[in-house]
Amino acid sequence: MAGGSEQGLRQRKQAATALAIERSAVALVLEHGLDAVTVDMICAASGVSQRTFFNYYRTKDAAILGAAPGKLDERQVREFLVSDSPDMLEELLGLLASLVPVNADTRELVAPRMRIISESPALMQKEMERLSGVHEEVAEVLYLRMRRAAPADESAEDTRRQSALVAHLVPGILRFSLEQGDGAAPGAISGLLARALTRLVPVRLTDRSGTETQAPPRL
Amino acid sequence: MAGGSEQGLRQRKQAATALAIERSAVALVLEHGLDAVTVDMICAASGVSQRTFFNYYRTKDAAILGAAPGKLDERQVREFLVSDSPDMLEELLGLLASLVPVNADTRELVAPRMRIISESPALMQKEMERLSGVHEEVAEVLYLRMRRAAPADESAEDTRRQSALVAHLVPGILRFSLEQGDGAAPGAISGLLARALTRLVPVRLTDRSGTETQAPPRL
DNA sequence: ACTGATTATGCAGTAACTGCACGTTAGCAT
DNA sequence: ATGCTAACGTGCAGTTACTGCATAATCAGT
Repeated sequence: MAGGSEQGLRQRKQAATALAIERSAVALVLEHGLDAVTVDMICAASGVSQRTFFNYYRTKDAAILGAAPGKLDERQVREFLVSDSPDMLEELLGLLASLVPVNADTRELVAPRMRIISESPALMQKEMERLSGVHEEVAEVLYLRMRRAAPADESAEDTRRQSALVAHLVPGILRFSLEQGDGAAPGAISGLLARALTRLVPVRLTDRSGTETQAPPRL
Repeated sequence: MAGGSEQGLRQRKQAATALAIERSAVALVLEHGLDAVTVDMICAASGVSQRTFFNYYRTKDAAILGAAPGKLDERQVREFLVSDSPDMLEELLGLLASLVPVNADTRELVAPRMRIISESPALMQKEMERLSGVHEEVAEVLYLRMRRAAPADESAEDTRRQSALVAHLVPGILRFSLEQGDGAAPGAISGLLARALTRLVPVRLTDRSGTETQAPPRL
């Protein structure tokens, strides 16, 4: 298996079919809009039967959005875990960027897809849902990293809760950066978040050894 | 009684039908699970035709989830805007709690619904989507409040971005609190978030009482 | 009671998606 | 090359969510 096309006719044909389907799907949606495109249209345009379409993709949306995000990149995860950068969030977002599976064939589809997604609330929702597929993994990685840097008096359970909460925030952050048009400076988000949060919650940073007392929820 | 039944037969019948549909939907899903319940089953159980079902609810999910969240409560919004509480987040969450429309008839359905939602990822997603319907309103309210308390050197544009970002975080926070089982202390979330965020992003804090700067977690 | 406007319903149709059976083809051993 | 086998593509029938339209039932004001 030296090159790429040394994988047997079968696999090459499958790749070609998948690519044809995705290309047709993206092109058709770009032209007619999500709701006006039916699975039958995509099938006709890509030359496969409807049944085959559903053998390749479980839903119409899946074909439009392309291959589902897989696992986090192991190497990047390891880097993340040992990093000491104060800006954990930015590193986390970098980690998540590796989620969108891109290869030579599908590269051309990335940009149109982002246009489609950001213009269709329904698809945006679906994409967030897909991204949430790594929720558990993100939570776990966050936990490990936060645990390592945790104050001595912080219980593992509390660290667990914190990482879970942050993991829940991730889709929102991604969505925000998507909607802002990601032309914005990549590091800008963590700064923005820092500023916002210091005013949103009573950040009482006495020091790490003192137990953080919850500010009284007095009006 | 001058209460509710003085609205004419027509409206009373409609309310009864809607209630019957929602009750049947919730009961059936509780018994058989979301996927095993068809619209036809709900119709049979509530004694309406399928067409009528779809006259009342646009989708099957809508019937299960009940009336869609409306606008934020005006009075509470006004209170929120003038409040000086340091825990803005907690107040915000309180504001959002007013979103789920509850009246005497539907009160019994709230608890079962929460069980259903937290056990079904698909429905959880839909509920978040519904909650996101107030996204713009939340962003605007947040903006006004944050603008009021903004540092002198902060541009309106920056405040705008901050509030938008926080508004994007809201669904995640709600979801987190839902999944944790809301038995947890209601005020706990902002504390948790504060602790998590100080370690997630480089927070440079000039505390209001003193000048305490949080050193980023150097390991 | 009569009339006009709502509302409920039946029916036909569309579209996403699934299970099954059957034919075709790639991959491999002889 | 040839033939076998397992994987794959496809057609078809069926289910389910949902919509438009025409019609019948029903309420509200006169």
